[in-house]
Amino acid sequence: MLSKKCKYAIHALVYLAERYQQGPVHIQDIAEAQHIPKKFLEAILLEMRNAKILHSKKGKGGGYYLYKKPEDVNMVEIIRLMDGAISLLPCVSLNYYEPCEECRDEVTCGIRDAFTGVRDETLKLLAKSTLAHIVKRQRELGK
Amino acid sequence: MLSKKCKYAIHALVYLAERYQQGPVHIQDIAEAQHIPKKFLEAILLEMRNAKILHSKKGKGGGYYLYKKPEDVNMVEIIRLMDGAISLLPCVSLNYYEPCEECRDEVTCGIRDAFTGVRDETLKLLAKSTLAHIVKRQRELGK
DNA sequence: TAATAATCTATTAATTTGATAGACTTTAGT
DNA sequence: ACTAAAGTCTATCAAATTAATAGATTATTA
Repeated sequence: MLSKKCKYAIHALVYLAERYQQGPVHIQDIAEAQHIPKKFLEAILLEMRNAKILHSKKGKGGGYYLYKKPEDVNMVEIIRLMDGAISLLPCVSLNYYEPCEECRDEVTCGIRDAFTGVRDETLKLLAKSTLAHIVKRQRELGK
Repeated sequence: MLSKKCKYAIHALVYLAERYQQGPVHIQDIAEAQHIPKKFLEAILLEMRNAKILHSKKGKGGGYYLYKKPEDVNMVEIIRLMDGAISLLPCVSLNYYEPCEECRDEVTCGIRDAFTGVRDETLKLLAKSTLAHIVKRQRELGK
């Protein structure tokens, strides 16, 4: 399951993607519209800013806006940033690999197979899911 | 990521599957072989016993053993039992469905799509991964 | 009936997640 | 220059979940 933090991040990004190239948006506005605790959202947005997904402008008339293009931000990137590994087991993770304490021998471990497959399929599907797709889909559905 | 509890469960089950139809195995043996805290393992095994995956025998010469056939126990069942939902979002979960607090309208939510796909693929792959498969694979790999 | 091994109830420790408070910095407009 | 607006930084705290432990109880077999 994704953490609340991650879900907040996705919702905030979709909100910003809907307003792409329309100038900075206040944290306050995003927080209210998406029902996210403002202070918590601050930390989340800051993290995405440090990851170069967002940019911000301080002072009056400031706020946050998408730095990357909506078609270049996908779910894999966001989930990794917020929650860490996509894989279900650390020993099959590409970005957060850790050897399993339990398994003496990774090579002869019969468990990893299925989870490697799951990882690959998940990555494939989530990588295709970009902010552009999500916004497009919501517009089609007449939001 | 799977919890430690779930990983312990999988390892214990594989251990029992390797000894299918060879009589009861002591908790102690499993705990030592798989490096699982015994008391913690007790709770895990009990839960799987209540779910009719395992049976147990009390008293001298007692222990735990697989009740279901190794080919009938797959990763989906175990993960759901130990950790709950397979899905990444509660609103796309088949067995642990909950409406998203954030989403006002599920029908027009553009986010769910990708996660529904991930859920389906994950279920498909994990359902194919049975104890029988895992044991077979480990034997092939010469464990 | 004694030893063995699972079961049950309760508690505790550790970690992670979610949320908040307040001082500080930058910027725009007057 | 001053002031209000809005993001930034540091620190902490609360809640929830996960992991682990302790001890008494029950059932079984030899």
